[in-house]
Amino acid sequence: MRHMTNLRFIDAVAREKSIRKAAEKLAITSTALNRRILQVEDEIGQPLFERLSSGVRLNTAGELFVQHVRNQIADLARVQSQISDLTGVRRGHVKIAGGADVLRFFLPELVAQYRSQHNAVTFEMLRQYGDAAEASLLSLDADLAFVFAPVRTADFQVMATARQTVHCLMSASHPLAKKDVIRLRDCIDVPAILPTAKSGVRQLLDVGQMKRSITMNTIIESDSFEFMQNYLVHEHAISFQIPISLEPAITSNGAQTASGIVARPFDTDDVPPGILHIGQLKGRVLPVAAAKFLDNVIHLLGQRYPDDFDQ
Amino acid sequence: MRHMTNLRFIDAVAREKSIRKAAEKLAITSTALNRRILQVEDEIGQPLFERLSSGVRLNTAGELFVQHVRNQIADLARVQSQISDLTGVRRGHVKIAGGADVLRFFLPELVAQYRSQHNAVTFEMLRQYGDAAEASLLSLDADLAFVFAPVRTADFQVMATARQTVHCLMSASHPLAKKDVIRLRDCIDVPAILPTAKSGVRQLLDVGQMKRSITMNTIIESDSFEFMQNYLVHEHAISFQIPISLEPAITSNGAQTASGIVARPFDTDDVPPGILHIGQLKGRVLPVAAAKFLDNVIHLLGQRYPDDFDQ
DNA sequence: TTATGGCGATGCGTTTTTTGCATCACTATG
DNA sequence: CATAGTGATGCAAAAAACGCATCGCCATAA
Repeated sequence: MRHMTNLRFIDAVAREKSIRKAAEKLAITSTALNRRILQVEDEIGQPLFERLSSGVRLNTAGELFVQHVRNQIADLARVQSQISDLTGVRRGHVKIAGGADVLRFFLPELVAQYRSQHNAVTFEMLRQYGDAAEASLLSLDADLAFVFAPVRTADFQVMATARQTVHCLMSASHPLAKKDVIRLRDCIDVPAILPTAKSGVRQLLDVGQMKRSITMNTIIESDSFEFMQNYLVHEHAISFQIPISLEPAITSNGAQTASGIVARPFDTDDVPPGILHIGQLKGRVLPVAAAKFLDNVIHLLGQRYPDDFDQ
Repeated sequence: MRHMTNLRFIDAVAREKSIRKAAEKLAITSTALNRRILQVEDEIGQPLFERLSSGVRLNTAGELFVQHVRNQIADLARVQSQISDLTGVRRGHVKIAGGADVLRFFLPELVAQYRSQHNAVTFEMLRQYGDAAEASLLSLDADLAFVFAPVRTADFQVMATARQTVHCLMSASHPLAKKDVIRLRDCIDVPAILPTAKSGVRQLLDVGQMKRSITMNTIIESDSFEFMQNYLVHEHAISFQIPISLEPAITSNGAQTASGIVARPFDTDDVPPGILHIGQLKGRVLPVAAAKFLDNVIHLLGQRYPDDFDQ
């Protein structure tokens, strides 16, 4: 859309904090870009950027204007998606921010299923946690966000939540695998692999340990789910995860995956369940594709976790 | 703002329903305008207008797009007003839709008071009732609307209400002027001048007449407040009005205006009070000037009608 | 039926705007 | 004090927008 050029340029400069760098990304010369910026500033009647020796930075007016620009860009995308939806062909681009937990199995399955029905819709998956994901909603870099733990900003509109019981992962031959529900005291002295401190699961585990005055035998800390899970094949240790970031089969008792790893839920009195929040920017009208995708997410969650799901 | 040109052009064509007429208003040739329209349609990927032999008309996609365009235009105005507000000088343009009742004394006073503080702010007053005023909010032709009677659309966000007791107007020498409160039965056989049926006051009077099974002696119907009020000087008749459309002095008992007309309230058991709704488009962030003006309106209403005011 | 007037679309030459190159002025950094 | 980075600017070339004349179409009137 031609009339958006100046706006997209300003957005780019604001992101790159440099006219020359932005110009390179936009595949134009810095002088053309510079003059467009100057022109817009002239039209506004005052500068939007501070000129530093190392580049440019938004001033207060610029912050206001850039937020407006991003709204415009996002709203145009929405309108375009609505218009193309009129012809029956659903087009669009859905931008999703979420942690590694949801990106692992849950979202790949959902996106694939959605794309099998609407292959003109493209996706963009951002691996971001909590605050960062909410910030992406605000800057309109993301249409939907999946965040664990409490929602911080008032601009986050929760569209659905899913309660996720922390599960204990182990080799099928591990003694704890015989139990249906794991108590925290069962884990004393068992070699444990814990997620990093910023992870939602870890925070829940820490709450449990505090409550029960139990300290687990932490042998490894990691932020890689793959590492944690694959390590269990080699040593009789335990690791922790929430159902949504596990292969669906692994949580069902008796069933077993190719890797020989099983999952057993914690007693929720010991380790409180985590709440996955699925939301969008408050008050925003999503593009058709994003809105319909959200419907699918909600539908699948309701189907898969009927008891722990809330809309 | 240069980048808005195409959008403003499309808005103009949509309003004029003719490229040639719009071109004339925009002071360009029809061919230039035509080509810009074609270009935008090409960018969108499908036509926005149906071509008729008598001009053009928006199709469904066009309706969506034009709404987007108007949002863009309005949002740019808001951002510009916020930016210029940063420098301390409040600029802007406030568009208000309201009935003749509020346009008569209430809004002139308020606007004048506001402009005495911020003389860079300009105003646009649209004389529109109910539905029309709400439609103006939706098409962004108005920032604020003052409507009597029930609010119809879900897009109308009520920011304040004021309960308005219907008053009876008469010459100071009229027998009814001695009473503090008028009952409907007092009006039997008194020559009455009623507002037209679409007026909010008339509807309230009709409710009262139904309730009490009283029919007033209607000698004149009019939609002109001036006529109704001025007629009372010549004949001992009564007319009806709400306080907001009266000179402030006229409602106070004992006081008297130059014209010798006084107002006495109806008993609210006979004639129910009307509710004046002051609102904006739901979810919209108003330009600074409009928002501040609304603050003033609310402040003055709270001051003048402390008991009948709601925020 | 034909004539007419109003509509949007289009080819083409002219005017306006935008772009890219070369270069300047400035400022941190080493 | 040299250097490498930044944004700003003069000028000529390229691109886009514009206005004029004109086409084809359709509804309405004669």
